[in-house]
Amino acid sequence: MAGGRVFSCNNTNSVGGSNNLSVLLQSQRVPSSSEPMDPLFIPRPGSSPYSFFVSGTRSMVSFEDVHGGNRSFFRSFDEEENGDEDLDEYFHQPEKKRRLTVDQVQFLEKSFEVENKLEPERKTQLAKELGLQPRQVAIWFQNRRARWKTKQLEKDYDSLQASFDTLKADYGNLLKEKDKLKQEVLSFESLIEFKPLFGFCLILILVYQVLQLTDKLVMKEKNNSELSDVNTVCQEPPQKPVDSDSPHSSYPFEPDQSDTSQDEEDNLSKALFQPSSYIFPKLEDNDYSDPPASSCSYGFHVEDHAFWSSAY
DNA sequence: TTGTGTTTTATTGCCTCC
DNA sequence: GGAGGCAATAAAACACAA
Repeated sequence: MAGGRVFSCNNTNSVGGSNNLSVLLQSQRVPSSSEPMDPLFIPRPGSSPYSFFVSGTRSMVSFEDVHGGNRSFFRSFDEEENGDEDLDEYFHQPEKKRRLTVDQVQFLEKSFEVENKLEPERKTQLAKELGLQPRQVAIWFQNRRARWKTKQLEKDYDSLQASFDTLKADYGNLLKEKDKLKQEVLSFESLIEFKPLFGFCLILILVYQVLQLTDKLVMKEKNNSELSDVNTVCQEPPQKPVDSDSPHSSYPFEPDQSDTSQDEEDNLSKALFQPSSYIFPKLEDNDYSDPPASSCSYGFHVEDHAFWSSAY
């Protein structure tokens, strides 16, 4: 014990103690061997006011056999021997701490469950009921609060540890999900990088198609102009063949009624007026000098435009 | 029996509140 | 300034393995 030695008496069944001294001097701070001894029963200033608790013929006894047995909280001071030898032995005995009995501890525990703080009245009442000094009750509650706090800290720590583990697991899962999403983004990005190439190929195909169609168109125009030249040279229109039943009535100036040529023309005109055909319309030389007749002419002559519109 | 670790009782010093 | 609470600590009491 810090600051001095404590002498105390042993009672009937104290754990390692003798039974020859039952004066109820629960604990008393006494001076060290180098200090002069205080007068008997006069507590030192600053020491517990309950260090000596002797009231009349009845003194407090609270240090019965911890493991059970016949206990009584109160013993008569007069019942015990109290000779000078005993007192002398008492003051030279080393300190003997006494544990509270099971009953006392249970009682205190129940009281602690109700309220873990002690009001003075309650403390006195408990001390009376248990046969303890009020100071002992106060110390017991104080130590009990300290134990409760320690347990509470352990519980809080366990709870925080569990929360930490949960959060850690969640964090790991989120990291995995993030990596997965990142991979998806990368694959999409590679797809996007491929898109211009795809568009370029598409353009090539369209250009090829447009060139084919415009070639056919130029050929057609050429044929038409040659025919008109022939007509101006030969004033008379050519006569129709007599045999109109002939399957191949080769009337050279009549428009070709064959399905294939007409279909080709239709397809050609349609294709050229489709948006994809606006990309590279084939222009004649003078088209580069003359501005388009309208914004919708797409580089064709107006008559050409009319032609294609009628063809539609 | 003994050494060692844990629990319990008690003290001390400091702080806060009234 | 006194009462009471709390943290730190001492030390007895106790439990238990070797």
